Amino acid sequence: MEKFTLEDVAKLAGVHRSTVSRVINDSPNVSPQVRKRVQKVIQSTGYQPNAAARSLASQRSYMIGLVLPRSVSSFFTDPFFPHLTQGIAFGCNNNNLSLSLFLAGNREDEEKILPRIARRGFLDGVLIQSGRPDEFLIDRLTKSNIPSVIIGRPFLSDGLSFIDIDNVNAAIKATQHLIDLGYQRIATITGNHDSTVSMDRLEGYKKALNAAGREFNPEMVAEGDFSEASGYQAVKLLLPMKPDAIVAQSDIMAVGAMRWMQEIGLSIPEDVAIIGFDDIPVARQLNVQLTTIRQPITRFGIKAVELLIDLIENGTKPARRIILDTELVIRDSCGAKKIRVEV
Amino acid sequence: MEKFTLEDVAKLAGVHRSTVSRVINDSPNVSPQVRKRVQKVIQSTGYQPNAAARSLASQRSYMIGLVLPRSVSSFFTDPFFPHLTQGIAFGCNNNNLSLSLFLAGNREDEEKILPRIARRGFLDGVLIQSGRPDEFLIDRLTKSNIPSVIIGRPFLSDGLSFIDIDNVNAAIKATQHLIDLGYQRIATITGNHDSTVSMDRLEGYKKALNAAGREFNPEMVAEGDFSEASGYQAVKLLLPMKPDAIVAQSDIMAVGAMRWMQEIGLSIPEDVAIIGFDDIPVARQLNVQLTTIRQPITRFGIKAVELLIDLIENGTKPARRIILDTELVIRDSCGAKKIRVEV
DNA sequence: GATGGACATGAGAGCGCTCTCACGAGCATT
DNA sequence: AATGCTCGTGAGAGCGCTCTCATGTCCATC
Repeated sequence: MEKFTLEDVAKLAGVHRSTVSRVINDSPNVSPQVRKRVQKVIQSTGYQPNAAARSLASQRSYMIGLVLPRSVSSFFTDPFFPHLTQGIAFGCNNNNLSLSLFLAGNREDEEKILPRIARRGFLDGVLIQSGRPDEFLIDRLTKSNIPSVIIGRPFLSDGLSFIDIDNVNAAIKATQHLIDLGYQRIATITGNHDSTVSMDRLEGYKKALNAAGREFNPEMVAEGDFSEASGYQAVKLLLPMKPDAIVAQSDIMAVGAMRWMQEIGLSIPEDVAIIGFDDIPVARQLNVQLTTIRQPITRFGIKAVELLIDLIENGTKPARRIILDTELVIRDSCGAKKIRVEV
Repeated sequence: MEKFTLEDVAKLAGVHRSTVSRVINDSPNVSPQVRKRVQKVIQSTGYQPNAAARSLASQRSYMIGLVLPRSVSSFFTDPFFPHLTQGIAFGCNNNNLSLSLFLAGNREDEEKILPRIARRGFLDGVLIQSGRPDEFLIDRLTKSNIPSVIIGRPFLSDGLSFIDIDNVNAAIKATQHLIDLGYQRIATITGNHDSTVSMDRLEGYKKALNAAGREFNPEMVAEGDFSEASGYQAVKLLLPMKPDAIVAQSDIMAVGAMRWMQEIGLSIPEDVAIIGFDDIPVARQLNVQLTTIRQPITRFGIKAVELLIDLIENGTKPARRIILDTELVIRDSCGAKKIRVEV
């Protein structure tokens, strides 16, 4: 079994190496009988082509990279990222690609990782998580001409291909939902203020308020960092402003906020309503189930992979962009169901 | 810049390709002057060897795989796994290895993934997450002779190299801590009953009880699945048994349990004490900070990579095992500090 | 029967490295 | 002076594939 090559398969099937290669790569122009005979040999021997040799000869590695720059520390505090990673893994499985993971803890890591990522013959393309200014890795990788898809709108997006959800609209939907239900003092808990996700969601929040003829009040905004703990802290700062509803920019921050409010005896949604973003599983498992803006996380991952494949096969120009839509999921944390019953 | 090869570097440095190769691979027998000259050219051109060609010629890919079989669904519900993944990524960065990630959602995925993992010339070795019976991937991969390290004691461990923490001892420590503090009715929330982690921790719990001359009562055990939601549910089943302390087999289940107990107005640790496992960041961010058994998660990942490298370089026989120690971290959820003050 | 095209297969030149071997220079040993 | 080292370098044979090109066969067409 050791060192079983194309040549060996060819010998067993009584054909030339080239023909076996054609069978493996599904190229036409192989007679049905021969194809069958070769496939039989491959089957019975369990032959697998050597990945390195194939890469070298075809100039394709059939592997893509997933790069998490140092700025994506929420990989560990927000379940969103593991889910996204899963979606990406699915996308790879579907397309017979392998996935290589690069995690950078700090700038030093990034410098160290960079040459490995950019090494020729290693990756066909990369997916880069993003959304903060000063993205060293995005800058370098896109300049190195390796096909790249940025996950999440990058800070400077000119010429870059990226995929994102429609955050502005999503936040409008969320805020509008609270406005429609009659809430008057709507506060918001954001993620890191310098991330594009947070900026876009804050913008949507403002837009919805304006559209309803309300004024935006900066004191109704508290900054978190997409962790549960930060939601827990942020809401403490917000409560003195007497909000009757809160737009939390992620489910996990909403969970943190709810934890604090319940600890001090506030009822949700009677005292304060709250809406989240993501629709991660925990949203459904709370004692007061969370109303939220569902992101198609798995589809997001799959689409990202497909976009990257497109760039690899058809060139990276012009830059392409995919914006996915979101969906309002009404549960119990905003009181919509009760109102409907009462009316 | 396109297609810049060893040969080109050699030409620029006025030496033969072989010499450049020697410089790159740090082999001795290169005169200092020549080495310097070559390094200069490499520096100024930014030359990076082609990964595929190197793999093909050297029969080493400098890449390892991290395999999460379908049984590891807690990748998404327990922050432990993202942290472990980070540790592994660090280990790889330290050793100039690349990491390839394989996530299987179900048996079908596993079948599909298997040939890609086992493909010759692709991976130097694999890390396989484990701990449940019927591990199709562990079975196949270890049989395929690719160097493998199982992460977490596998169900059938004969002949396999693995790394784990000392779960039995960890659970003894946790339970003993509660016993020492005078708690009488100590219950436990386990993970999935067929996982080795849970089995080992349950065994430690029993051992500690026995050592203290107490009887083990199966009704004081509730099964979870390492998710926050399962802790929340499990504690409901446990409360009718009137426990005064709980050993939760993971921090995140402890968090769930605490959430329920606080919702119904129980005080921690006055009414019920609770201890967790892992020491993930959230343990420190709770209103009642969680006493827990700290696992060296990052070191765990790094050690796993080092063990795998050992197997790759020095052969897989005999099987090697690494058992890491844990540490009791005393915070507020068991009342230890208060008692000390009162005395 | 001569011509041409479609299709199936074989031949063999790479892909860009590593690694063993050969070679020659320089030095110490007899 | 002959011999044997060590050491630095060049030569070139692979590693196991893919892919273009050449070749041969079969059949339709005039």
